[in-house]
Amino acid sequence: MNRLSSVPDRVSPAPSESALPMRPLSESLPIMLLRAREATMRLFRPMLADYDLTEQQWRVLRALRAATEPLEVNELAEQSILWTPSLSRILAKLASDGLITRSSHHSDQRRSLIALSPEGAALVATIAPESERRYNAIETEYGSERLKHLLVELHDLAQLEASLDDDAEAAS
Amino acid sequence: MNRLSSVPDRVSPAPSESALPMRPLSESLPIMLLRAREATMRLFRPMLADYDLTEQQWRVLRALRAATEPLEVNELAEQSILWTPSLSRILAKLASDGLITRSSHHSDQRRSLIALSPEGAALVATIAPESERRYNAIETEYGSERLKHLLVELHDLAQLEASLDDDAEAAS
DNA sequence: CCGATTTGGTTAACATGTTCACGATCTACA
DNA sequence: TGTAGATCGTGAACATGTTAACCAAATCGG
Repeated sequence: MNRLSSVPDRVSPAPSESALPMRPLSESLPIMLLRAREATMRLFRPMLADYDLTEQQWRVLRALRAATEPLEVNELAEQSILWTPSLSRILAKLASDGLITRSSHHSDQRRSLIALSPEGAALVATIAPESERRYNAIETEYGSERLKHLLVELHDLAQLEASLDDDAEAAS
Repeated sequence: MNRLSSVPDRVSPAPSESALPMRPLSESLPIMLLRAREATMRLFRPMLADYDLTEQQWRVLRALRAATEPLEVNELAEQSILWTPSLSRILAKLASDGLITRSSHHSDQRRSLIALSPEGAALVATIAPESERRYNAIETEYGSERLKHLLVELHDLAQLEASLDDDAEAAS
């Protein structure tokens, strides 16, 4: 169970000076993902603030716009990367702001279907061009091909963990 | 309150084939960064829950462990990727839990210096090996060289935006 | 030496992250 | 066909994200 003593870490050249194995923050994937995301979001936040939208509200609106049909709350949560309790609150706000509409499923009374209202669609249409403009600035600066490759890597990373986390739980 | 009687399909106007320019979510860098991060964090969350730590508290403890000297709140915020108001609350909690200690700067009474307490250091030492074990699982599954390359790309991305966001503000 | 400005850190207020639990369905199946 | 169990969405509770306001201490300009 406990084989932590005297394990010479061959991977990275030792943290500070101590013997404890601990990856420096700059080599931690979750941390670097967060740092990179924080850096990119700095570009979009001022734009969203102009329209009184949060990042998350904007993700929801974009997911709804990309859909060809009204989405169930579950699907919407998956696509906008939100926990359903968070989404629940966000939908309440967006509905009271008149940006979305809710309808109910024909055969299942538990489900509700979410769609953009005309106002919501108009708002997305207004913001989209500016969003793309800022995105293109990143693309230009970072490199188009490089960015494309990075997206593929991130996609794979997101897929890969689904199997791993079962393993981890089983191993504990 | 009331239910929509008959719901025509075209509540939301613009399907994905429309002329509006809008990148699909799977090609959005901030979103894919978030998705990838979410996937990796799924592996660590159960571990942190076992020790009653949040992601953020863990980042703070790790940053303090990596430091050779007590850190100012500003520095600590930068390294643990937290806004100072969030960090302020977190430090209050960590202090009341006895995991950190605060001292004050000699020449500047505004600054306070943060360090791990012996209990905090012991906790980090306990968790670190398990954390590394889980990290290695990712490394193995995803590929060591591939991961190394990804970290470099993320590092560059995080650097690059610092100049861009000034441009964006100037352009607005 | 003093007032204006800047800086370090906290508080406030609102929105979201995250886990747990609940209530209302819906489904399986004995 | 009734009921245990699964599913969908939401409410509650606490921690953090995020912006703005604020206080106190430090620095700048005159």
